[in-house]
Amino acid sequence: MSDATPQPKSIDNADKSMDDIMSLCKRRGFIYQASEIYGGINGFWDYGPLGAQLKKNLRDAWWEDVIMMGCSGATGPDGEPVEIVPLDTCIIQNPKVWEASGHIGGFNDPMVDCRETKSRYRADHVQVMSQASGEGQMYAFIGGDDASEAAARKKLEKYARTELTDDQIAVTPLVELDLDVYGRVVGPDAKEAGTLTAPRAFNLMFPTVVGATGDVEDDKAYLRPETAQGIFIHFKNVVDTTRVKLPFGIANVGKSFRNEVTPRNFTFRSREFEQMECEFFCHADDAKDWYQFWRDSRMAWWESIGLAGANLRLREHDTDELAHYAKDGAGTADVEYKYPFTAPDYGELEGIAHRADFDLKQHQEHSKVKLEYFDTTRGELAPNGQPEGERYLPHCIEPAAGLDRGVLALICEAYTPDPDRPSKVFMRFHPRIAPIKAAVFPLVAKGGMPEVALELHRELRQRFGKYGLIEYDAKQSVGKRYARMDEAGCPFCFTIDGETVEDGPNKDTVTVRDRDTAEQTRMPISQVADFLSQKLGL
RNA sequence: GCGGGCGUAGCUCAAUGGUAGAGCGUCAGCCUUCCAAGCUGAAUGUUGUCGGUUCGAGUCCGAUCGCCCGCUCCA
Repeated sequence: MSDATPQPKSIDNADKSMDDIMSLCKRRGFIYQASEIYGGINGFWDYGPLGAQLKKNLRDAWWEDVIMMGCSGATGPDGEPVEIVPLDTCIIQNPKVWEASGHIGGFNDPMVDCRETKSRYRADHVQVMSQASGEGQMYAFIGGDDASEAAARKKLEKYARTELTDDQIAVTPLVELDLDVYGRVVGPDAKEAGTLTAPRAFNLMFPTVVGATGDVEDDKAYLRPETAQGIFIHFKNVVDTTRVKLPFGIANVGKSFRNEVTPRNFTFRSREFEQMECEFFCHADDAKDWYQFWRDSRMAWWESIGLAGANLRLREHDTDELAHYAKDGAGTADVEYKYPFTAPDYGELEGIAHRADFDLKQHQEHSKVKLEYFDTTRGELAPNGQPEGERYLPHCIEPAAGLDRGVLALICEAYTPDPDRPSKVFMRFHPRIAPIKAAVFPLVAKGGMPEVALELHRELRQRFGKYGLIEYDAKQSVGKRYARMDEAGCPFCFTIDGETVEDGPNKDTVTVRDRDTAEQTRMPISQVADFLSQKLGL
């Protein structure tokens, strides 16, 4: 990682226009609307040349740091290096996987709409108050909301024309009422009865059909809504075949799909998106320490690639917003970014969840396959001095990052308006993730300069081309070329000028122009590659 | 899914119901020795799509698709 490039101060994203950012993304080929020439398709976005490379750089950085370097070479809370192994699992799995994980059964929350007030409620949150007899009008309210409940009681008493004791009142969950009673129910915020719709289920999983016969019911399968389950169901395989020992992690990068109720906010809530997930397994006694470790490590990692300052924060979930799998865990935290469209609020970038043994337990029950780990380092000491060992289901800490959300955050963070420069805006990508690593220009397209520039371009491309684009540009004026590179976020431009090719004190030197400061310095052409290597952190 | 706003060239936007335009960008040429300089020229549009009203629709009406905002939701 480069420590040579000073990280300029982060600009508050509340001052950036998302429309302008989206416009630049299109103009410079970062992000296009999917299927654009056919009118687009709601919730899908494609990456243009610069976006594709930017996304790859972020994915590679995660893969290298989290997996290959074991959390950037950190020492875990156990004092040992962190061990992570990669995995690459299918988007389509046996549908039973999603029954076990809970994605098919309990998590498509049914919703009810109120035709009168246009409000929408989670059906399982709505309670219905009636007279104990169950006769007459009934009044819905939001369970747990005292004001809403008091209002319902007041309305019911007015309807009954008398004060009612608790015994004279019945409260029933809406979902347990017969549909033919709905006509007598007054919505929580409504005046008339019968305005609530029947509860409607939202299944967020994409159904698909496996097999050429296309039998929708018999051969129904799903595109995965998260990569995590592919990891859990291979936990035993990885333990049995790779000599890993607890604690260790398994990581998977790949596409996931969710039929979001409302795709919104550019690529933030896409229906097809890419996740970078790690399931880190450890003994239950150590889970809390590992949870803290991953929380802090992941926050530091995002800072290391250019997200920093007030636009980034780490937030612990309140207990009442914990997901189904995290109820028994030590907690859930989100790394959140202040996107321009959420500002002054923040939106999720990565979640770090203590899932306890929820998933392994579920898969063990549903598959009838023992997924326990035999830990030879634990248990009572046997007479021979060796631990007897302990058999248990490991607990799991899950740092799960959204790759597309990461790209979006990097773009928003990099976007830097600057009225003083010709481009009026530049993209201040961290050199490590910048899609264009360097550009080489002849100051003017004559006098032997293009030849020297092309030679330098060849050299740099050969050495750095695998990390990103190395551009050559001789068109128009050098000012335009600098401006173009500013908008694309290229950190360094090398220019061959008259002094490079003429005899004199500066023969064989070039100027390097720094994107962030627009300052130029002169260096021998022979040192350019090493300079770039150091700046890119290679 | 509901409500509101919007949809014209790559981008930003004009065009009273009457011939679809400008700026910027892009490309070509000239010029140019360090920040979108200048000159000349060029390409790019079924005005998101479909239908209707009209002698005539970018403009009015309807539907549809997409984007933005609010509500709602978010494993």
